[in-house]
Amino acid sequence: MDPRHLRLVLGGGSLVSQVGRDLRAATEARLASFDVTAQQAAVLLHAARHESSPNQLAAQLGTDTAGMTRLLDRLEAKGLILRRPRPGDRRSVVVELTGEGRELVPRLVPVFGHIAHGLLAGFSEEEVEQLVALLQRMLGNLGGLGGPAVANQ
Amino acid sequence: MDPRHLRLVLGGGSLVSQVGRDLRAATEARLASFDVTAQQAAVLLHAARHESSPNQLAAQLGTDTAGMTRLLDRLEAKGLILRRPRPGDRRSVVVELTGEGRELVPRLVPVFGHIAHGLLAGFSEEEVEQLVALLQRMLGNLGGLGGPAVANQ
DNA sequence: GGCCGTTCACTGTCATGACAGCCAAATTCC
DNA sequence: GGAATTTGGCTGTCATGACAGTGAACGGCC
Repeated sequence: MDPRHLRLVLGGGSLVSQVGRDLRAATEARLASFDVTAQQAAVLLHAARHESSPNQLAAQLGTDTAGMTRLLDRLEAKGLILRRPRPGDRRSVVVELTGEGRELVPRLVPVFGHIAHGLLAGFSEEEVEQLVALLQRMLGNLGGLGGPAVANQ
Repeated sequence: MDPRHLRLVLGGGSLVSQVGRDLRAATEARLASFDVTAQQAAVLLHAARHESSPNQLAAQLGTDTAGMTRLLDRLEAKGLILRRPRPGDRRSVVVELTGEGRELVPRLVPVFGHIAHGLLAGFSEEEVEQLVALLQRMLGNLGGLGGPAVANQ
């Protein structure tokens, strides 16, 4: 096995995971003064744009509804969001920003812009496109890898 | 802000994080029958190649010594590794594979090979090189982003 | 010889993610 | 109409990561 390929998959030390972790760390450093984490900020941005259910937010954020429940718990404890019953479906809730939450959003947006700018410093438009395309192809490849897990031996 | 760039940085839903998570999930699915996680398997592979300290392993795996302490705790509980005192430095320990651990390693290696192969299915050598180069450039860019966090307002 | 800053592994705490399992409400199907 | 299935959010549990703080041990430096 080509060691360059191994570097791409070896657990949490893999190149992709590393970039993901450092990206999160850089974002949190910038968000620290607002007392929200990167995930929490992302939820606020999504929820501010569309009235959303925990289900939809979880899909957008790449987690499951269980994780979203606790994330929303923390945001609710901070007074940034609240859960309203959804008219027409008593199982579901609507995530709504409080006044404080709505005030915070416009201050979070430029942070993500800044991070994106810094992350892609020195990248041409073409390179960004290549990168996104390569990442999406890997994502597609991974779709078919999780399930079977047969013929291991 | 270009929405394509935002997709790259928006919290845990970012493209990079998503690939990292799915990669880990696919690896764990393949490793499930061995009763180790992706991180644990990666530690075993590293420790099998070089006699290592928790410190060195943490650096390789992209975590800190605190996380490594618990990871090693779990591997030790499974009987796959043990901690020996390091001759010449009573603060430090040497991570050593048990017989069971050493038997497991050769069965783990092909799993990572399989995952790497699946992840990069349809990628040319050139594309892999591009990908690695782009990821490393992002990693370099992130290095200068975390610290200051000034001029936020 | 001994003080002092550094290093090392470890513990405590918090935020994510993943999975399984639960209960209630909605939907399907007969 | 009513049973069976599905859906939606929630709780319990485990594995990571990140950070701060601790105590023992090392090393340099006076």
